[in-house]
Amino acid sequence: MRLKPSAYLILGMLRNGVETGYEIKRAVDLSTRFFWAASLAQVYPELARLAEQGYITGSDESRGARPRRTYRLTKKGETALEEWLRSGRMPSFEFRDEGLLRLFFADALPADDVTALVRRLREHAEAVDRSFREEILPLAESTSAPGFRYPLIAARLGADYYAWRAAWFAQLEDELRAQAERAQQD
Amino acid sequence: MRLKPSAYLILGMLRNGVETGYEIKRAVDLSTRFFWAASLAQVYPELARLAEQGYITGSDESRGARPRRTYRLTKKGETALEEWLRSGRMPSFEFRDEGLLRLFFADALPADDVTALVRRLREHAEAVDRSFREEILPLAESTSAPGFRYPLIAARLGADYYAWRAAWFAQLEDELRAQAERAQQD
DNA sequence: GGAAGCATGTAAAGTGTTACATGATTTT
DNA sequence: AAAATCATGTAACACTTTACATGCTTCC
Repeated sequence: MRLKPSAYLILGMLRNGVETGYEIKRAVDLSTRFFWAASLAQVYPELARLAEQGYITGSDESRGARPRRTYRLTKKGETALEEWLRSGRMPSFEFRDEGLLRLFFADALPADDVTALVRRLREHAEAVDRSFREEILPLAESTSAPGFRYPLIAARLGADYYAWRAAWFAQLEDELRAQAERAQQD
Repeated sequence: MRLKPSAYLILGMLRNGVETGYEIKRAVDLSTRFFWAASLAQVYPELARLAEQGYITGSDESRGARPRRTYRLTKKGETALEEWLRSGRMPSFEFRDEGLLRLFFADALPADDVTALVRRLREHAEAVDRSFREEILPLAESTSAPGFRYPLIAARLGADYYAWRAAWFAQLEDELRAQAERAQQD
């Protein structure tokens, strides 16, 4: 792989018609954030590198004192994006979930505190699920069109995941509650 | 938060009776890896830092030329671990999934290549699911005991997640196939 | 007139991975 | 005798985040 995934994220966004660094960051926050985030301090240097290496071309579109620099894919950039998408290479996968790490070590806590921990995990999953249904999915639906179907599909996967996760924790809560009641009867 | 999550991972492993850096790395690879990984080059310096700050104590248990350094939680370390577990602070959550990123940009590919991409995603989820059911879950079940129940619960969540994910991609494959057939009839 | 949003970038600090380096012990 | 596993650690590199720094434009 010539480029890192964050570089392909930028190439992909440019292919989808997003033009400036600032807009890329905004688009990421409204779409790929849940499986691939990026900060401005990543986007701007990466745009410069990609331009230097010929994957994209930039042009200055400042209006007066208001700076604005737009970018477009070159043929080389388009090819690189498609090769990456087609590549059989195992895609990288990284998951860091501090909430699950706490659950893993929850034996160190008394039962009441575990209940509270699991409740917080469920509530958080529910909140993210809501933000998907209220913000991200409607936006993805409104921008979906022939030739732009997969952003919506990815958004649905995210929404379904958080709904699934919330349900999983809710069931764990039920089991813990049932156990606590049994323990009290004894 | 005084310590970073990786430090709490180490405190938690020590609390669970794991004694050396090498063993911590092995335990992580067999249990928390799927929601929190760690490398040896992280574990050894972190053990040294935690010892320096009084969260743990180390003692040399080398036998002859074979080095071995074991660690135990101090009272301070135990308190820190429990405070972290009880803390209401929003747990960090990071997810980087190159496969989903490719799916997001799949509009750049012809239909056949998209099918292949989704198939690979499903097959990968199935492979991880299998490794859970064949290795991680049985191990978690065999080491589960009163006072050590949550590692098994976390392993179940991981296994259920990959099964869910595999099913999600399988359904997407069906939908894509159905669409392709409809398109051919026209 | 002030707040929110548009727009670009840099610097420092933190975090993590891969590769390197070494050697003993146990299993096959 | 070789291979796998136990066991510790360092150095160089890669990557990311947070904070800093600046100023215009549009909306209320």
